[in-house]
Amino acid sequence: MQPSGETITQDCFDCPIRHRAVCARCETEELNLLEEIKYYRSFEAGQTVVWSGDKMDFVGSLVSGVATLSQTMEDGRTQMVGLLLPSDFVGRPGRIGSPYDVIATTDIVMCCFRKKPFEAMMQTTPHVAQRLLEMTLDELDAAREWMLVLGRKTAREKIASLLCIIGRRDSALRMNARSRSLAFDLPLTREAMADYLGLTLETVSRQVSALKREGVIVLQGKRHILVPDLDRLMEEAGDDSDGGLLV
Amino acid sequence: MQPSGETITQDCFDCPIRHRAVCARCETEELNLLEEIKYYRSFEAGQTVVWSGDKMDFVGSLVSGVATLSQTMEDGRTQMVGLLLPSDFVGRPGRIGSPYDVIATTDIVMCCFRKKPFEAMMQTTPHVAQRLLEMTLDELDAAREWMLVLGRKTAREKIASLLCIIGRRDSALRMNARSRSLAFDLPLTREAMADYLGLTLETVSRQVSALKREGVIVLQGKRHILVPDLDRLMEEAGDDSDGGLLV
DNA sequence: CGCAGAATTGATACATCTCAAGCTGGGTGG
DNA sequence: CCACCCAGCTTGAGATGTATCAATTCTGCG
Repeated sequence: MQPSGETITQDCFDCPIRHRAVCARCETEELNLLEEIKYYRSFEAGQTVVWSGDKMDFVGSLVSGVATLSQTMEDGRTQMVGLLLPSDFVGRPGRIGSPYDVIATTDIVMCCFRKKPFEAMMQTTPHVAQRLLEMTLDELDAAREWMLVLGRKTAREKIASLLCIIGRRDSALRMNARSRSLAFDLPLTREAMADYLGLTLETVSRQVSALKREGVIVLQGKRHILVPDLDRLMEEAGDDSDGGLLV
Repeated sequence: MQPSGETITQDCFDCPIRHRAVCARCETEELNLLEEIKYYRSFEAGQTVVWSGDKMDFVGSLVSGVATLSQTMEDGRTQMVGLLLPSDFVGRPGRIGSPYDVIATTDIVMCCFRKKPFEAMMQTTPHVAQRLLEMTLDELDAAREWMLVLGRKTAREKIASLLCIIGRRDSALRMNARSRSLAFDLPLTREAMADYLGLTLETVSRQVSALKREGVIVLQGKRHILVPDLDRLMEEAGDDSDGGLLV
């Protein structure tokens, strides 16, 4: 089943992810080249953007919404291996198919580049390749942090860690000053959270309830989270308080 | 405590990792540039190459031996997040410190590049940057595979998966024809295996014993592994039989 | 209103951890 | 050359955290 993405258009110069995506370092000249090979596609919440093993004839950036990368074993066990937020890159230059399912968890818009010409640009315009390397290294760091979560943290710490990660990325995206408190919408169902954390959805539900009961978080509806004290949450996540930022 | 690496020298042209490391794509000209900024260091089994948080004034390639990247929580829980085999790259251009401990698990030799000049080369010689991007993308894929192992596999599947990974990389390195059987040395202690897999060393020991008892593997001593039937082992690992190779 | 997907809650099962005791093999010093 | 030592490993018994199975209860929406 092919996803039925709709086509829309937009100018790179007032693109909301202009300064964070793979095109972040591009000059006017290079942006013009990108404009020629790009097209937009939208997907609805729940739609599969690419199936694991399928041919992918594009790479691209997530412009808005949230998507996930996940792997499924033959017996159905699923592990999320990537959480794609606006500005994140999808696909790998030089590779034919996707080893993962890419699924929209909210309505999303993607800025796609035709693969062949994009790969050609990788050779000729260093700014694209440089930025992609930088982003890939960041993703690798995030994956390694995630591995610590999966391998060594308790269910409660896992939930707290996930809330920290989403909250941090959300406030970075909106360029909020960092304050002690924090509020954001959870873009994931309990099941998706479970797939992120290597838990069952029941365990996720129980631990979220526990954090709520103890006042670490406040729920407004099922999905809107309010964190009155971010340090408290980070303590629950088992992280060092400094956040370990080394540039 | 600074590691007391000894200095040795070698010519790039008969370097054992010449065709797989970050320098793989370099021409003679570029290799000469690299030769100027490189130096070798050796570390003994058990030595810490870099401490988490410490300044790193080099990046480099692992020439021989095995090293690990790991993260430790305040209470001592440890998760390995990288297993470094010959030709793997250590360090991140543009970053001052290491967020991970780098530890030699066997005697190792590293080919180090002074960071500043290496970063300069990244800008000027596209072949280095291209190869590094390729290697980083491969590592990201490996990390994602590993996340599935950590999040969703049983202890027995974890052990089988680890044996597959080490066996596969070992035979790739020695360019063996792929046969049904396989033999290799485990470069990791039971504890290191536990840190890799998010288990305790006791559980590792029990599962290794179980696989041995059932004839999936044959142990010669504690560390030498013989896999009579690789397909059988991959079945135990819960992987698809094809190995999921998508280039 | 009433349905369906999402989430919560409860009771029980089970895999892995924890704590504890012993084993093994290679190196060392007497 | 042997006895000892010790890190690495194995094995056992019991504790515990999370999964599993099974009901309800929310919540948004046609």
